[in-house]
Amino acid sequence: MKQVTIKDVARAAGVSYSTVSRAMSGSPGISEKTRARIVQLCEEMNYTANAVARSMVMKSTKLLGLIVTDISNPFMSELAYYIDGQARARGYNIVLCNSLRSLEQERGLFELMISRKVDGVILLPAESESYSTLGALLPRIPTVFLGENLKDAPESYVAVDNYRGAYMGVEYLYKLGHRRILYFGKRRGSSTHQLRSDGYHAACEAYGLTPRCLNNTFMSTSIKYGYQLAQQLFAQPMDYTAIFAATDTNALGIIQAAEERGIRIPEDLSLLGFDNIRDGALPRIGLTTVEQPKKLLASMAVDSLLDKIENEQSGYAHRILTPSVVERSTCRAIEE
Amino acid sequence: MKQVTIKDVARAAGVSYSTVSRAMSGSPGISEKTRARIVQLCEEMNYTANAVARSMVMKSTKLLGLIVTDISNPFMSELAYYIDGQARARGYNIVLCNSLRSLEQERGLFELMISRKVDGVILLPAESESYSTLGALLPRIPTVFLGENLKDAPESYVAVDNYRGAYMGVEYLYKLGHRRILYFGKRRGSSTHQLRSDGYHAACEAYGLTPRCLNNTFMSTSIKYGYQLAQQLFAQPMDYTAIFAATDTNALGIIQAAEERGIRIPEDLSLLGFDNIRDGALPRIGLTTVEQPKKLLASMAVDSLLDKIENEQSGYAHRILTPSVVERSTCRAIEE
DNA sequence: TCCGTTCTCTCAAACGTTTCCAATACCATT
DNA sequence: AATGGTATTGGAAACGTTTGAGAGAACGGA
Repeated sequence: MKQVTIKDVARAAGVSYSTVSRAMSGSPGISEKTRARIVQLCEEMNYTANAVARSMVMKSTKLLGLIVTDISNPFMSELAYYIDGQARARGYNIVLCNSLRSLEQERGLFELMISRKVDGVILLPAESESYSTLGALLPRIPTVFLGENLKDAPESYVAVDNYRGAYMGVEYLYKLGHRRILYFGKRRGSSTHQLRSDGYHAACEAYGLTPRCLNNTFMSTSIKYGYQLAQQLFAQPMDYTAIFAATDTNALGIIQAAEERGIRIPEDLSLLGFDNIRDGALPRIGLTTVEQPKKLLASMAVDSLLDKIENEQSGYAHRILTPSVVERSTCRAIEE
Repeated sequence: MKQVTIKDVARAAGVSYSTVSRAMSGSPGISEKTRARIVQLCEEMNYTANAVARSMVMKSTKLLGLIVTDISNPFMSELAYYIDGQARARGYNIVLCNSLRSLEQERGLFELMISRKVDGVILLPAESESYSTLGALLPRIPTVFLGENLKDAPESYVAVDNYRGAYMGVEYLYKLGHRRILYFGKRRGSSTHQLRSDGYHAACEAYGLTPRCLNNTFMSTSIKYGYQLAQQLFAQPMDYTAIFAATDTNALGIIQAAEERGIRIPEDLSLLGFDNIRDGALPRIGLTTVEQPKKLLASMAVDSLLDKIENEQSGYAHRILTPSVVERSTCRAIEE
């Protein structure tokens, strides 16, 4: 495991180490003959430049921090997949961390990233509060928030238009004939969920529907939570024809509870999700949902961040993408 | 974004920078009084040591490379989740890459890791050939293979006993009364799949069953592939009562094809998977499967790697865990 | 008062690159 | 043969930290 350094190569080639450096990096001012000779020699000696030393002098690690709440969540792992692809295409690598949805952890990880001198960080925030928790740390490293709408905050973020997505969802159900639509699972402390809920209410108003909302203080986006909440819900008479779930994972929990109660989807109840996680496309599930364009989201986040880094802009940009409804088999047309 | 260095702090504190270093790192040979004063000052000045510079002199980055074929695959993202947890508990971070199941990419990434000077790498290999492709690179950095059985190869790996898992799977089905069990989806070029297939054959022999195997050259572990292959399969008469799928993702594809054909699972056909990916536990799916203990797998991989790194052992270790069957609802008892 | 000891702190080297600037070699032109 | 110009190479500083060796101060005992 002994490290072969540029000096070893220089000595073997009988040149100075600046020459070797030039040969490897493809900079001009070196004859083709020596370059070829040195490159050849490097291969023989198994020399690869030490990226740490390079980072030191270049003041750039070519590393991007990626802080997610939970990489095993399908929405995030899919995002991570695309982020890695885009980052690598542009010469960067990803250092990945899970914040476990804890603001404290998140802050710690953010500091860690600063001290590791990654060139920038992409953050899938634990909560909308993340923005304020991180406060003073933010100016110390280029950052883009991903997924969460930060409204007018002076920080870059890339997110889907959650308000509009929810609006479109209601619209979609309305056109199928639904007039009594229950919104399921508004989560506190998340601007994403606030906006979705707002969009739902706005659409209801626009279409003359009376909104009905299943709020809850300690909402979580897990399948389990959706299941538990749905159990309670189904214990009461069903005075709605469709449920609009705040997230796909919640919707999955609803499916399970419905299954157990003998409520058939979509025959007895239409169900619409939000996110379009991959699991929703699974056989036997076929969840109709509002899609977040994950590949686009990911590559815009990377591009946005690299812009900031490479052009040393200190400004910020808000990029908001338009969602769309993807139809599968959990919603059906009805006549009331 | 201007970097605060140790010199700035030293100047402000009126001490040399070695003193600051010692104060921060908690080394002895410094009075409590000055230490407290300096630590305080560091906070005020927002000083955090530059990890790159530290890596340079310490000859350790406290970074672990994690090369997976596809982080969006639920099996791998779950593994990654646990790996990050364990690594961070021991003071390391993860740099994540997707090899896209290409040996060439994988090799490139491995070289990248070497040049990045990560302290070690955990590799979920693209193929069992990975071991030989990487060949000369392997001695240059501590590595542990995860998931794939490398038999007697002189390299560390952590994997489940795939042979035994498959054997147990057959045993399980046998005890439910199944006598005609089809093995679905043996993949070439993967020792994991070879072993599973071997285990299946051995168990058939032991229980006096005639093995029936759906081999195929260009097998992929995706849902889509399982679906396509199952479509072909179901076009022919069904002369088996259970399918043992090589992976859960394949099983998911089978479910979809069965659904479309009107084949009910488990009433008409029992289905057993392998891996216990999280999706299998979803409502309406409830896949019975052979479980790989992912959390354990992950933490053993990390521990094994760190052992190697921190004790500078050049040896290798093979750790093989025992799988178990997790029962859900895709298999049922029959009488033939 | 002086010396030895202990405690605290400073100095400087080292880690492996990149790059600016200076120096040399080479070539063609006069 | 001398000169000028250009193409190539070498030297050295710089990046920010850790750490071993050594310097200086404080202190107690003789």
